[in-house]
Amino acid sequence: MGAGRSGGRPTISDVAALAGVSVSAVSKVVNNKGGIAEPTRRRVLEAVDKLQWSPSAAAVALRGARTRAIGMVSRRPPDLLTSDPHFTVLISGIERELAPVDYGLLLHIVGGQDDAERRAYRRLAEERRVDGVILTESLVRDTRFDLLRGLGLPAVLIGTPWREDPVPAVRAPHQERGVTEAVEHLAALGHRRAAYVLGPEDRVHTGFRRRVFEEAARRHGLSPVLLPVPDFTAEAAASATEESLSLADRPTAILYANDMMAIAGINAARRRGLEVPRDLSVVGHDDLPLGALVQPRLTTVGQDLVGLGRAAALRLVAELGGTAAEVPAIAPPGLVVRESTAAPGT
Amino acid sequence: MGAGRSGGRPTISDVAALAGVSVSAVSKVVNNKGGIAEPTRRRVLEAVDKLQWSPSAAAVALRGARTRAIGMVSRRPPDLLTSDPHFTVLISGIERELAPVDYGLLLHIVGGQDDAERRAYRRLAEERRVDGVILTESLVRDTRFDLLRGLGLPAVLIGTPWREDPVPAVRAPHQERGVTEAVEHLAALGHRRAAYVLGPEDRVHTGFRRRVFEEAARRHGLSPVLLPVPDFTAEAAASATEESLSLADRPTAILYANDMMAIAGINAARRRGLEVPRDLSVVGHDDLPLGALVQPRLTTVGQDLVGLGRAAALRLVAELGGTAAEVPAIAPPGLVVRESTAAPGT
DNA sequence: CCCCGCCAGGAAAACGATATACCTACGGCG
DNA sequence: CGCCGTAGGTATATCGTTTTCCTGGCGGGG
Repeated sequence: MGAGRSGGRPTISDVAALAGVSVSAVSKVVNNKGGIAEPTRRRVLEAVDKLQWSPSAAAVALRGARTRAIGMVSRRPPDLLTSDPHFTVLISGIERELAPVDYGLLLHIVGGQDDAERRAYRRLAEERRVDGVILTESLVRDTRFDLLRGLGLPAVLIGTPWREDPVPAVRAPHQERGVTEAVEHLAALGHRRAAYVLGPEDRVHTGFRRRVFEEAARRHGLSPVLLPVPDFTAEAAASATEESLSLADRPTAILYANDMMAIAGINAARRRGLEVPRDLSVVGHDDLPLGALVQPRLTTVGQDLVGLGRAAALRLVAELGGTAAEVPAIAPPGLVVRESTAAPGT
Repeated sequence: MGAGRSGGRPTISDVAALAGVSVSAVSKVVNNKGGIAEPTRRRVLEAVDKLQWSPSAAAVALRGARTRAIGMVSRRPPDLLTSDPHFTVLISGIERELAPVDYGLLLHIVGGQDDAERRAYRRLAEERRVDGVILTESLVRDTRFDLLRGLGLPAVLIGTPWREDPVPAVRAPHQERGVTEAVEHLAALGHRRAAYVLGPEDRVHTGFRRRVFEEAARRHGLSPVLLPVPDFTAEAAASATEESLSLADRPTAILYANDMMAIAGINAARRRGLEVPRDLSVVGHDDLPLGALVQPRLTTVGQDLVGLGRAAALRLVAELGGTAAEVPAIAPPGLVVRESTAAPGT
C-alpha cells in the first residue's frame, strides 16, 4: 500500500516498490539470508540507499528479534554520580564498543532503594527494551543475578561476583597487584602504619581489597588500620580521615577507595595543619585524569576502567550475537607513583 | 490464542482472559481511556497485577504511541567525556526527572566526525527508538535543528540556540551574571589585566561569554586578553596558560571555560614558578564538586547544571505528553568565591 | 409506548518487519 | 517426454498493542 506516501518515514514496502520486488525479498537482502540473485540484490540495496531506509527498531523488536540496545542500571543517588567519574569512565568504555556495532545504551539511574532497582530491571526485561544488561558494583549477596536469570535477561558483570555464578564477568588480571604495589611502595618509603579508607562493606571489591591490604601489610611489617565508610562521598572520606588522624598512634599514610575520596582526604589533612606528602602520604584509586591535575599530584592505584567497560560491552554483544567474544586485554591494576607519597617525616 | 501459555511473558490477551474481558477493554483501562465501568476496571487491574503484566515497549512503539525513551547524542571523543564531568552532571539532572515518569535515557556517544552524529540522530528517529532528544553544546550554525525538524523528532536544547529557532530551549535566567560577577570580583581586587581561556569558537556560549567578558572588562577598566582554544582538554588549557603567561604584559588573572581547565591552568602556572593566588588569580566555570576539593579551593562561576538537566527533561516530557511544562526554576549563574583569587601581588 | 441517544464493551484493522509456506520457471535426468 | 529438485521469489501469518468503528442494551423524553 501507499508506496509513495510523502509523509512519514519510508517503510520496507516503499523500498520493495522502488526496487520492483516483494517485501520479503528486501528483508532477505538486508538480513543477508541468501536466496537472492546478485542483480536483484543490488537493486534493493540501491533503493534502500535512495530512500535512506532503516528498519523500525520497534517492528524488529516486536517480531522477536534483537532490540540492539543494552541496558545499565545504576543505584547511585544521582548527585553521587556527579562527583565520582568512575561510572562515567566505564560508560565511555562501553560506548566505545557499542557505537561501532550500532548498539544503543539505555541508562537508568534509580534512587537509593533496592526496590526501584529491581523494578527497573524488570521493566527493561518485560518491556523488551534491551537485549541484555551490564552490571557494575558487585555486591555481597547480590540479588540481581537471580532476578536477571528469572527474567531471562542476559548480563555481564564488571568486577567479581560474590560467588560462583553463571553470569559471565569481566575483570582485570592480577587484581591484587594494585593494592599490593601500593603497600610495597609505602613500606619501601619507610612507613610503619597505614590506614585504608575502604568503600561500603557490601561491595565485593571492598572485602577483596581489604584482604589484599591486610595480607600485604603483614608481609611488609606494616600495621594496618581499616576504616570502612558508608558511602563514596567526599564527606565520608573527610570524616574517616579526621578519625584516623586523631588516633593516638596515627598512621603516616592513608589509602582511599577512589581518587575523589583521596583528594577529599588530602584536604581534611590540610585542615588539621598536615601537609601532604610531608606529614602524610596519600594513595588514591582509579587513576582518573583529575589525579594528575591536583596538587600534589596524586599517587594512585591505576585501574583500566575504559578497558573494563570495553570488555564488558564486547562480551555482552558477543553473547547476544552468539559469536565468540574477542575481548581486548584489560590492563592489570598497578600503582602510579606521583607526588602524594613520600617517606614519613621525622 | 494461547491465553495461558506457560512460557514467555504474559501478554495483554492473557490479562484479558483472566479478567474475562476483551483485549480492548484492558487497553482502555491501562491507558485511562474511560468508557469502562468501575467493577470491570477493578477486575482488569487485578489481573494485571496478578500476572505482573506490563505492555511490550516494542508493540507500543510500533503502534505509533510513545517509546518512553528520550535520546541524547554526544559528539565528544569518549576520553573527553571522562575528564570533564560537565556532561555527566547534566545527565544526572535529566535522569532525576526521567526516572519518576518511567522514561529511559538512550545515550549515544559518537566519535568526533560530524557525519556520525547526523547518522546517530537519523537512526534514533527512523528506527523510532526515542520520542525526542535533548541537545547540548549549542553550536554556531548548528545544523542539528534542521536535521531534527526534517526527521520530525521533538527536541529541547540546553543552552542558547545560535539564532531564533522553533526548538524550545532551556537556559538559566541572567546568563551574563556569572562572568560579569567574575570580572567585577577581579576588578575589585585590583586586577588590571585579565585573560579568558575560552572554549572552541564554534560554541554559542563561547561567543556569548566573550562578549560579556569584554563588555564587563571595559566597564571596569580591565584590559582583556582572549585565548580561544580548539577543545576542552587539559592540554589545551595548559598551553593557553603558558602562552598568556609569556606575554610581555602578562595578565594577573585568568578565567577558564570550565573547572578542569582552570585546574590544569593552575598547574601550568605552578610549573612556571607562579603561585596561585599570590602571583596569579584563577577563576573556573561550572562549580563542580571537585573545585571545592583542590588546593587552592577554586573560585568559579557556578552554573546550575543539574537544574538545567532537570528543566530540559521536564520540558521535553511535557512537550511529548502534550501537557504544559511545570519547569522548576533554574538558578542563575553566579560567582562562587573561594581561594584561587586574590589581589595581584606586588 | 416507542424511538433515539448513550454507554459499556467487543471485533478487527492497523503498525512494520520477519519467517515460513508456497509458488514458478527452468534444467537435468531417467 | 514427464518428473523432480532448486534457485529465485512471492503471499501471508505473526509479534502485542492501540484505536476505530460497531453493537446491544437501557434509560429518558415525547
